[in-house]
Amino acid sequence: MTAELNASERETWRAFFVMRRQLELTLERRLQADAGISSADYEVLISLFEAEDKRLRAGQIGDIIGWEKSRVSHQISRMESRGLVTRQECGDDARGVWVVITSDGRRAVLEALRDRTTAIREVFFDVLTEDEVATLNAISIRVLDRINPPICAEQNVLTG
Amino acid sequence: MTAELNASERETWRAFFVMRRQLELTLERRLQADAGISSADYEVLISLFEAEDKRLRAGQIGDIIGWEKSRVSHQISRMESRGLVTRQECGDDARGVWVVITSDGRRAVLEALRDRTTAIREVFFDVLTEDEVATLNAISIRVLDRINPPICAEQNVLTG
DNA sequence: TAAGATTGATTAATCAATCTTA
DNA sequence: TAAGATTGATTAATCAATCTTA
Repeated sequence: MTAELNASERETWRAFFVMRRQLELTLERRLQADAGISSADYEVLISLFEAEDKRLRAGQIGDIIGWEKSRVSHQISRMESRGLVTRQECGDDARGVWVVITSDGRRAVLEALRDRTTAIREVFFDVLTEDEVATLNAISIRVLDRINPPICAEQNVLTG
Repeated sequence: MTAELNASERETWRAFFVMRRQLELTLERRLQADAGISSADYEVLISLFEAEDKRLRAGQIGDIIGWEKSRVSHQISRMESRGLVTRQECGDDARGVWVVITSDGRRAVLEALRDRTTAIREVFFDVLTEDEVATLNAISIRVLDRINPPICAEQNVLTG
C-alpha cells in the first residue's frame, strides 16, 4: 500500500495533464475567435439554453456550473451589460431572480455550439476509436463517483 | 462527413469535461490545504525543482507551463515576496534573470508533491485498471499530437 | 435566523506599453 | 531592431460583508 506512482502512471498523468490543458486552451481560443465569448460566458449561456424555459435562478446556475454565488452574480452583471442575458423578477420568491437568455445570447450560443462541436470533433473524437470513447466514458464516471460518492444508489448527475 | 457528435460522444464529452473540472478543483483544494500553495505556485515550483540546477530563466518557465511572460513575471514577484523563489542576475545575458527555488520553496514543493501524489492515487489511479491507464496515455498523446502536430518525426515533449 | 442574492475590496490573470541589453 | 523581461492598467475571480425577504 504505497502512495507512490509507478513509471507508467507518472507518464500517463503528465500526458493527461498536458493534454487537457492544451485542449481547454484550444477550445477557449476558438470560442473567442468564432463566437466572441469566453468559456465562462459559454458555460452560463449553454446552461440557460438547455434549461426548460430558457431561464434559470442565479443559484441554479451556480449549482450547475459549480461556481459560488458571487461569481455568478458578477458574471451575470457583465453579460447583462453586453446584452447576452437579462434579469427578471421572480414571482415565487421575491428574494430571487430569474436569469433569462436574450435573442443575442441565443444567437451567440448557437454559433458557439456549432463551432465548438466542430472543434471537439477535429481535435478529439476524430483521433479516438469507439472503444477508446467507451473507456474514457467509464473512466470519467468512475473518477467522478470517487470524488463525489453518489448518494444512495443514484448515479452522478453530470450537471456541468 | 458531419460535424455532429453522436449520443455516446456527447455523453463521453460531458462526463470527461465534468470529471476533469472536479479533478482540478479537488487537487487545487488539497494543495492549498496541505501545502498552502496554489496550483500556479505549484507549477512554477515543480518546474524549478525538476530543472537541472534548480533554476530556470523566466522565459523557460513560461515555455514549460505555457504562460505569457507578464504572467510569469507577476507570479514570480508574488512568490518572491513570500520567500518561495528568488531572482538572480544572469551572467550570460544581462537582459535575463535566473529564477531560483529557495529552501522554503523546496520544502513547500516536497510537501505538495507528497500530498498530491497521494491525492492522485486516491481519486484517479486507484479506480483505473492497467489497461485503462494505457488507453488514457495513448489517447492523451494522440490528442496532443493533433493539437500541436509534432515537428518532423519528433514526439511531443509533454513539457507541462 | 436562514435563504437568495448583491456589493465592494482584494487578489490574480491578461493586455498594452515600456525598459534594457544583444 | 529584436530578445528578455518588467510595469501599470484593465478585466476577471475570490472573499467577506451586507441587503432583502422567507
